[in-house]
Amino acid sequence: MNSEVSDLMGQRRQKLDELSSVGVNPFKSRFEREYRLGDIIAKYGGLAAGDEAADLISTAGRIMTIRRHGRVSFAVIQDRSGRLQLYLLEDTMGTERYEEFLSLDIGDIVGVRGTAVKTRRGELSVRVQSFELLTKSLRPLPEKWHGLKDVEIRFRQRYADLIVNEDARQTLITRTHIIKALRSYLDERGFLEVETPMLQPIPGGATARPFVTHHYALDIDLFMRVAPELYLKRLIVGDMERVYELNRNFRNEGISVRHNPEFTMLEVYQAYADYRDMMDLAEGLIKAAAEFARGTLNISYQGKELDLSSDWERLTMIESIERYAGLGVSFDMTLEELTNVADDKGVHYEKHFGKGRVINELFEQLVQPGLFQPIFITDYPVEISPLARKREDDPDVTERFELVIAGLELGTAFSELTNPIEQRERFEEQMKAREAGDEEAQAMDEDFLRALEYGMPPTGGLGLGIDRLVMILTDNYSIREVISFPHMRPESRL
RNA sequence: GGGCGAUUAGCUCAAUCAGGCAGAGCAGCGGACUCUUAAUCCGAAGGUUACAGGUUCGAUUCCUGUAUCGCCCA
Repeated sequence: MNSEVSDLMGQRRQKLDELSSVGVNPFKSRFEREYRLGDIIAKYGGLAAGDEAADLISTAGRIMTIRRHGRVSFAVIQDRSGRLQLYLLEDTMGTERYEEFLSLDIGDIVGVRGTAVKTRRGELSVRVQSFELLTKSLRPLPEKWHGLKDVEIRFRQRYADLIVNEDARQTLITRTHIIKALRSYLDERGFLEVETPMLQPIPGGATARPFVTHHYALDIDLFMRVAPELYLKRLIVGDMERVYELNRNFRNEGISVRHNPEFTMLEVYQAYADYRDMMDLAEGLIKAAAEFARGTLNISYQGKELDLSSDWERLTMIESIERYAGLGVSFDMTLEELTNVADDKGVHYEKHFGKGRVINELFEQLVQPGLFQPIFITDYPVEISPLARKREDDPDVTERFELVIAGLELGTAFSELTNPIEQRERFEEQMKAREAGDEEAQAMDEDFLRALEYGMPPTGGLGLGIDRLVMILTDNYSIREVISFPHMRPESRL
């Protein structure tokens, strides 16, 4: 900590000491707040300029600005509901109390009592009769006009970001609205919200590298879940019929504008449904969230108009490659023919990839980034879908889709594979892939197979990435903006 | 993991191209001001130029390394 911060903080510490020395507690336990600032604006906003309401009201907030004009002053305080001006008159407050208020600092939290007035200039205010310092702020806030822009400080000190950047606060508020809308939509349709293990002995349900931790009493390694899928399907076997879980997954991968090591996922499972039902469900969920959180289905994302209102397009992966990349590929081609196409287009793939994964890479690298309006990409290769049911008329692909909006992979869903014998074969293929060098291939899960052997009803399953959905609905480019405390390297000194 | 860029006062930014006393606004401090709202006016203050080295008479500026952050790629 350098001397200047200490100097600014030192001045505040000195004020704190002075208050303490005269018996004032600068960190109060409670204040009877009758009105939030937004309530005052709603109730008294209609006052005519120069008018004053008769009733004495109380409110509270954080001081954002103070403007002194001799024996009359103005301050602005904020709470979650908004900002409001305080009108401070020496004649009203008495000289001593007036000067006390003006010795407060920006960032201090005060409770005030007074009357609602509209100034001659038409600004709704509270004419303060009395006030209490509720919390002394010891650290200077970022600048009032330019705010806090340094992204590193914004995310390391998110509290400061949230105080001064209205947009940051609004994004997190909208996030809670979106999540609330999703829950309501599912609850209304008979889905039960459930919780399944985050610490798993076998990490399954997605192809991703897990975090490893250790349980000392049992002396076993446990894995932070990469997905709840296999446990939720066990609940479907247990005749729970309609379940969802809206919670965190953990993947030990890089950090980027689209990836955070822990992220929030909604997974939904519905018995007696298939992937087509999941398309309707995904579309309904997202439309409901947009309607609730934004009030419209026509929004702007990164400067482009996104229309969520129409019926969303559905296209197979092979068709999408033909339409958007102009390439005619199929599973009838040999692996060599497919890799030649990939080489020709500069698409990266790994040596151990089979036909399905090469086709998937063609899609992900050549097609997906250009898809802006909502679209369901169907018929995913079996090779990358070890938990999904094969199409009966085309065993190379599965009854699966991925939902792409604004070029972002927002979710996936499939008709769940319920045949335990075939599921075992799929796991065995995964284990072969692992031996061939694919570190992300999924592990055999004998207990999950045992569950399937009891019999799972035909089931549709859906997963939606909530952080990315919030990004789209709040027009944010980076996933960090929609996460309250995104991961960063630890600070070297503090 | 690789490439490119950034780091200067509490905050937002200049000065770096071409090496020559490190500046402003806001915030803070002192003063004036009874309807301001990025209030205004006067005054004084505030710096390990991320860190560690190197080149140089002289480095915020050039070079090397490190740290953190950002963007792109894998």
